[in-house]
Amino acid sequence: MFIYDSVQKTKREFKSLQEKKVSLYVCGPTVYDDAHLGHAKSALVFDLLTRVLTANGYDVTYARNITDIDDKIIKKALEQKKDIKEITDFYTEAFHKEMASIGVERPTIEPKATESLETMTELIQKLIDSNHAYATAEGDVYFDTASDSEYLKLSSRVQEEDDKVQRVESSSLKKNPADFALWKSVKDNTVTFDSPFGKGRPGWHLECSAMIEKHLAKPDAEYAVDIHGGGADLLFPHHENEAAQTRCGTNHALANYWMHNGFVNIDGEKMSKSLGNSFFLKDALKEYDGEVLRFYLLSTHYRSNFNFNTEDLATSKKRLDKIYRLKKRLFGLAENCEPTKFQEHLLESLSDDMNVSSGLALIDEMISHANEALDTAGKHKVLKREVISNLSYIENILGFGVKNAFEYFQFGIDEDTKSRIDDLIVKRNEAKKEKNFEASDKLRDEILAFGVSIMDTAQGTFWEKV
RNA sequence: GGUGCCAUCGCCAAGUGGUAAGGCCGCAGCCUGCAAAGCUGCUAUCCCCAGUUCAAAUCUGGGUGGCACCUCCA
Repeated sequence: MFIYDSVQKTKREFKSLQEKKVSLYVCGPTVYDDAHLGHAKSALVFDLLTRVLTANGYDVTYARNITDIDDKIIKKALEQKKDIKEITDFYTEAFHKEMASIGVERPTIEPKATESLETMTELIQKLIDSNHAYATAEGDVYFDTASDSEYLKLSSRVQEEDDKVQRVESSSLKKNPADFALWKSVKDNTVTFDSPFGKGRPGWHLECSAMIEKHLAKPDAEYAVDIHGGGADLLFPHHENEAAQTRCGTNHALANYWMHNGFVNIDGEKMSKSLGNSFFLKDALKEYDGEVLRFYLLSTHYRSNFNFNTEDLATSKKRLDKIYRLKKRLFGLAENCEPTKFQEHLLESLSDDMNVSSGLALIDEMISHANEALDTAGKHKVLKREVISNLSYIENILGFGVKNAFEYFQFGIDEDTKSRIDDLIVKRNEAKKEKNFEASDKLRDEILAFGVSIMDTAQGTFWEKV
């Protein structure tokens, strides 16, 4: 298996720290608002990584945090006059629900910041004791970036000259402008936590380092985790700072491999609150089947920036439709458990830094071959079972085609409409039987008016939402 | 300004030295009462210039054009 390491900027063969075991940590959401397509992309990428690692025989421990301490959460709580926990619980639950609808499985561990305060303060204390952090007169604790010779190496950055100028202007008590907060003193009565350094709140970067130590790190290993992942924007400063904290506060480096997924843009523009073009997952799910979104968001390489637009989404749907149509053709048959060459090749593609694109090419070719064979040798049982086994493999490793094929094609059509369509199909078939094609074509037009297409097959007449 | 990434058929998109995967769209055909679905066939020399090499989309240099990060952000 190969993974592109975004810190070393090269594709590396994956070797786990422990035999056949992988620890994976991914930066999760700050639960103060609805998840947008970018959250979905990141969750999907690492969901797929977990599946591919598992298919390669690894036992994966996947941790993704929930950041439930944050200024933005507090701000929202004050605005809405609600309790912090009410806000975080609401968005955490929404996150889980929406992720489930695009086929993202729950991580092995989902640590919350509020449940890891002790680990965080312990880590701060270690950093203070080893002279990598200092407390100011105001009660804040900062990481001393000058004390870490490795600082900025992770993100290949150079210390900027004007940083030193800013120091004069800054009213902060930081020794160095690059120093970042580990603990922020809070004087008011909003939300504070007790610590040996006084009342306050932990710094954002600290959270991840602490969670990794608590849940994943093996004391004697060279690295705390095998793989650390997150969005491309997290490399600096978040991951840089995380790495510094762990490096200086423990006896190991943070991660052996770093993976960063590319960004989701909307119609060529960056998605952001200020531009007002955030695309929330919950809104997308009203219009599109979750699996179509999954297919679309995963169809491009995870490292590339992704340009979301409805035309390409429609193309992805057509591609996913083909999987489901084949599934319909084989409805009700059992699978053969023998692994096929196709499955071997698919895993090979996905194991090469998750090359989904070439995997999809294999899938499309497999579908074509299967349809061709079914057209010419429809009663070939061994072949059918092999194809079903292939489809089942795709379901497991990519999460494509997991639904009932008939229900998939009926997304967004209510029960009443369904029965009306079915009635019309019965009437149309009667007309066809009597060779009254004028009547049958008229009935077909009525059916098409519901926004569906119909197809006559050997198994009967089926309809699909267009 | 600093750092880094990218540029492949109308559109989406693989491919990092050996002579351009796949999908969508389009065209032709098979199938069909007609359709739809399915199948078959057809469609690019890889932004520009120069260089390295027996051989380059793939390496090097220079241009042009996009984009990202440097601030909370997946």
